[in-house]
Amino acid sequence: MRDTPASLHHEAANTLRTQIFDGTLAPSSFLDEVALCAGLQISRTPLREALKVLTAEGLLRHEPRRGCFVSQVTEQDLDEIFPVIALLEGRCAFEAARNATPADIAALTELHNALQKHAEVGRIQAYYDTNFAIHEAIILLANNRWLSQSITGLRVIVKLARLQQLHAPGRLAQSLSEHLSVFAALKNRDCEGAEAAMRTHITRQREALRDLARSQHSRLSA
Amino acid sequence: MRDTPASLHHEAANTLRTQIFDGTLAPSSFLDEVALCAGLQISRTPLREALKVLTAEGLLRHEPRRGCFVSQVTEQDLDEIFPVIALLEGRCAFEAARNATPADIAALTELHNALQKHAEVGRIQAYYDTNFAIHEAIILLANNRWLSQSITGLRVIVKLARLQQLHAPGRLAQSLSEHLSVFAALKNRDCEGAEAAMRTHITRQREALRDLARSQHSRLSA
DNA sequence: TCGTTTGATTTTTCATTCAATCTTTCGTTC
DNA sequence: GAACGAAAGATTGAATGAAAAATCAAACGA
Repeated sequence: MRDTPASLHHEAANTLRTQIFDGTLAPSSFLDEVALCAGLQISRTPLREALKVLTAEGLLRHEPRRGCFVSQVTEQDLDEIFPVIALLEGRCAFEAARNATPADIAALTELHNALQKHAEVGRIQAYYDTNFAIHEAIILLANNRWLSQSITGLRVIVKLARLQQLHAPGRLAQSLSEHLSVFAALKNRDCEGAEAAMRTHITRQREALRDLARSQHSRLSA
Repeated sequence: MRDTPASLHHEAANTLRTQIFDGTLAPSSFLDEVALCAGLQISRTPLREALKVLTAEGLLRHEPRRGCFVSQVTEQDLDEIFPVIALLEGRCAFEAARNATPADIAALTELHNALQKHAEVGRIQAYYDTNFAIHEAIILLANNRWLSQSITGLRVIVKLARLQQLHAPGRLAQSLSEHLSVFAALKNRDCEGAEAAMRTHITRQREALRDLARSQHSRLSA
């Protein structure tokens, strides 16, 4: 919607981010600068600037005089990241329970109704999207730019693992139940309760994710 | 200690970071690319790459077709950042209390003895350095790369405000007392206690800092 | 047959050049 | 005298060209 076209390195960074997330650029794969330039129809200068930005974000790993590689996220990384996200988003839930206006709660109610419907029908992608929207809304309600930024930075890394933990059987119903707990506490202005429930929710997310990884691993080695 | 000289953009980023922290490049000041190139004896290409990195780190603000400016940190930013740091470093203290080996505790004891001595003699800079070392040690003991990284990212912004809250009268003694509380809990393997004490410590840091800013403000307007 | 070394190719890295846009200043007009 | 507009200067953004470094392959020696 902006009349001024974004700079090329910004544009390139966005495109590469998308390609990393959708798997076009697989983890640990090498990034050939000239090839990418040809693909994006730009010169090497803005591309290299985009590469530096993505490296600073943690999506890429840069080896001097070697080039850039897509970061690969290990199970241990996830084990370390999720407790931090739980801590931070728990804090968001705490603050959200204090800050939410009746209008905010009304909007959240809508989202949770939609979430419940998606869970009943089994629409996984729709559930995933609404789930994301709820987390975003609660983070926004915390009204803390740096809290939000820290979470976003970590979630980017998790996204890199591009794992669909909601595909785990039975996870949808459990996730929904957890979300409703958070929201119930939030509505009651129970700050500590909302915080604790959110932490539980995210910890369970990690557990579901780990189970999924384990089952995939055993399937691969079978 | 590396035989391979780091790339120019990396070198430039480090130099600029130092210049930002020591005030050579004041907050909200404009960065003239060609002037910096002349100062660093490099071309504009690696300099611009360094600028992108620093922008991604949050130290610089980039306005399209205008250039880069040094970020300025407001009191509200600090009000938002410190609770997050308290949360994260609190978690570090929790984990440190679980993970610390006797050798780790011995090393920490040395550091705290030094801290106490510095406080008694009133060596502010030495106190500051040791204080920093203790925080670093506890963060390291938490043994969580992402937790550490999140804290570092936020502390960089705080450092940008380059405020010496320890110069506040009486703060030294109070800070020492808080540190000893954290360490006492840590030695007793009291995870929750260590976490709570660390949170208190950092919250008090923010309060001391705010008092200092307030007194400086009133002195300026007097 | 395996290890080492050397040379060629590929690729990153940096400097220079070109283009587009913003700001500032000077002139004109109301 | 003030305000609007245009032109010139300055500065960011992008592209291309040149150089340094690393990888890969092949050939030589053990």
